[in-house]
Amino acid sequence: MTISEENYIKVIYHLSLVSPKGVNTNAIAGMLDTKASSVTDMLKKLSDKDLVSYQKYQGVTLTDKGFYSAKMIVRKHRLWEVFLVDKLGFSWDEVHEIAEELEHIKSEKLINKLDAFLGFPVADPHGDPIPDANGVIKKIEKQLLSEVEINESFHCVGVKDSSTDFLKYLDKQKIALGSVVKVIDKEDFDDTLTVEIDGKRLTISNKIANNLYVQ
Amino acid sequence: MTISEENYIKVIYHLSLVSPKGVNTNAIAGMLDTKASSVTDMLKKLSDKDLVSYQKYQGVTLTDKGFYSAKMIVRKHRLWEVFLVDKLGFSWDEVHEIAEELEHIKSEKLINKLDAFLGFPVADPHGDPIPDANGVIKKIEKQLLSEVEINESFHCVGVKDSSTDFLKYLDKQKIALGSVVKVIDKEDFDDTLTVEIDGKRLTISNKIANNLYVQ
DNA sequence: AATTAAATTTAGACAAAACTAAAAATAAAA
DNA sequence: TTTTATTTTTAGTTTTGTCTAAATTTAATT
Repeated sequence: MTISEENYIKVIYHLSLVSPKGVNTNAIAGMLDTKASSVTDMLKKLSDKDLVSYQKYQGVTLTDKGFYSAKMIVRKHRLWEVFLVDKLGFSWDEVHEIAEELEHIKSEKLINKLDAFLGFPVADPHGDPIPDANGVIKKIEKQLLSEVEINESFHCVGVKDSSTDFLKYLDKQKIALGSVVKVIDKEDFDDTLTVEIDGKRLTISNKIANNLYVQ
Repeated sequence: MTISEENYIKVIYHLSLVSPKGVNTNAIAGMLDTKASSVTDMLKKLSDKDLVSYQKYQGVTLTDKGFYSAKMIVRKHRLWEVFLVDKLGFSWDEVHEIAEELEHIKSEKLINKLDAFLGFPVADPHGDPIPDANGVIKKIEKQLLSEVEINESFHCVGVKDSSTDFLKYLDKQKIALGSVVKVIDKEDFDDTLTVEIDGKRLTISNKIANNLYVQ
């Protein structure tokens, strides 16, 4: 697989988690910052290679082979992110771009040795699960902070949005994965939350709570 | 720079250490397993980018800019090799191929953090020097085992040939970087050496001695 | 059901990096 | 110094992945 093919497969994978019946050409084009016509061309190629099943105008889904390939790319991406944060000291908002390059390094032996070196982590620095060497993903139980009952305590386990802006906001508020959050109150009018994080009181908008996973 | 451009620059760098007056088109083609005509095309492009100075039929040399770029690529290659051997437990004959891919990862911050993580090594697993963040290469004093006086002791510090065959031979004989070699005798007829390595007697051909650096 | 709008595909073109085959320049040999 | 051999370059194609513009199909609206 070329780097370009891998990027298409990965994007189709992520989109198909949201729309499992079939991924639209335009959606793929949007994610890859390219044109719909380019996507059509590539879908034909991926179909010839039996990585996707594709019928004109009907959207596209991954074949078993494509699904497995996608999970291996995601595995590499997330393992490298763990490496960058845990071993090299990058912050969680810096690692995505670099992992986008590292995920295309080919050696399977490399990635399995890296996995062992990192202690077989189950989640990346944003709380997203890491497929194991067979492509099995251990489901992480989690709820959005916006949807939990009040007067209960949780651990932060992941972010839904991993944009720099959101991650930097969390840094500023000293909210990290593992932080303990107790939901004190919820405003009826706009769902603003009053929470206690590691013992400190904080007011949190619904938009924030809607992008933070807890357990 | 594209990956292809980086590969050309790297090869020109290595060849220009041997022929500093100018590197031949055919030599480059041989190293990159490509055709002379492809090399000519690329040399024009690299010349336009001021990475090489090139005049038709006269061979090519690196500009200052090209020389610096080459050293940064070599730096990345060798640091990744150290990572693979020291941290992931690869053997020294397995790392070249993987490092050929890793050397093209772009982030400068990444490579400097990796350098620090590895403890600022000065040589890669084959004893080749690692350029520092400014491109400065600390010269490693070394001689070929084939050229030293007899009845003296040395440390193995590097290999000239890093082919799998040679490295596996050294592994089999339990010769590693750091091993202590005492030259006992040299056969006049074919320059075969009798040596003592870490206390053990061994007979070594001139071809072997000619590819092992000691200090 | 007909029309309009949106999404998707086709057709044709382009840039990068490679190739083949032929031409030109340089180096080596008679 | 010619002639021959080698090296290098040019000219013209090919492949991959992209693009624009036009055509087609599907979806939405009147």
